[in-house]
Amino acid sequence: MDRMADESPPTRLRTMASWLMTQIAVGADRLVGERLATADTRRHHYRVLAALDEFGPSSQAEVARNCGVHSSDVVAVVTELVGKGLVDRSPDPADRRRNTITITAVGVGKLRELDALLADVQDELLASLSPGERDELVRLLGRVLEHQRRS
Amino acid sequence: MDRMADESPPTRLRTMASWLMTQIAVGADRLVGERLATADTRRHHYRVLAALDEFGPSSQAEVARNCGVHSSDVVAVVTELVGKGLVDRSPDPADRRRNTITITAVGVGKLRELDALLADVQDELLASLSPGERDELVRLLGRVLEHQRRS
DNA sequence: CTTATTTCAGTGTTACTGACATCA
DNA sequence: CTGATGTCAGTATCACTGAAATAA
Repeated sequence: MDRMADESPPTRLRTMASWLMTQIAVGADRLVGERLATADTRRHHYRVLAALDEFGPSSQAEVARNCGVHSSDVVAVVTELVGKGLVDRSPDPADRRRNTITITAVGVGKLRELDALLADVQDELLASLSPGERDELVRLLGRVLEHQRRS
Repeated sequence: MDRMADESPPTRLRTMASWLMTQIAVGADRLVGERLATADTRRHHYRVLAALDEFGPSSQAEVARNCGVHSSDVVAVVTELVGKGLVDRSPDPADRRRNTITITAVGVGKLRELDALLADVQDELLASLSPGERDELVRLLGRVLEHQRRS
């Protein structure tokens, strides 16, 4: 039994930013998914609620742009949120192609609950970093993401 | 038409480390996947080759542990790599349950090619950061991943 | 005519689960 | 018996593609 290096990926991967971020993202996604599941919610639901809370009533296409969920997936997510009474979907009288999606009071309450839940997740995720390092990490990641969006 | 904030996710997401990393990972994964595809390779192939190069001949279970690819997926990946002549699979005479996987000379050459290709990807990914910032980011991500692995 | 929106059906990748046979 | 290994079949999630209907 050579059982060496159980937790040591190859050196070239350990210093490769894309690999580090993918690995962390996998773990973070799992953690986020588990926590949201305890509140009977999935990632997409949170994103849509957050976009509606911040940008106000929007068409589904706007929701898609505002939260990064693919527009063909917004359909099903909104349908589910409507079923839970967290958002309203009503036809836009000014443009009959569109639906206007609005977050309900219940939806806002749910969003606050999820905010708290996800704040805990961030704390766990970044537990090994000092507050200053966390800010620095978020700052650097923000720059990387911004650059990525422009490419 | 409210078409505001086309590229501006909700504030709470913009400063949430888990969201930032997920978003970047999605883009990085796509870029890595595209580049590897130009060399007729997928992520898993690279990971397995890198693990074999660094840790030497290994059983499939060891490969799985060393590169983070699920052991039930290693089977197919190794089969494909064998088909391309990049690795050898031979039964371990000392333990007849096991196969010993060894990277071939051709496999090492392919790995060098992929290393160069992925180095380019990292440069593009982190183009907006200075060398010092890149090191800092990798350092912080390494700490986060290490903590995640211990949880 | 072209473009935007909504909707649906389906795809490809990744990570994973469960089951099973083999063997130490 | 137990535990590790290799194998296979199948699942869940996500981002996405393509196409169609409707309407600006």
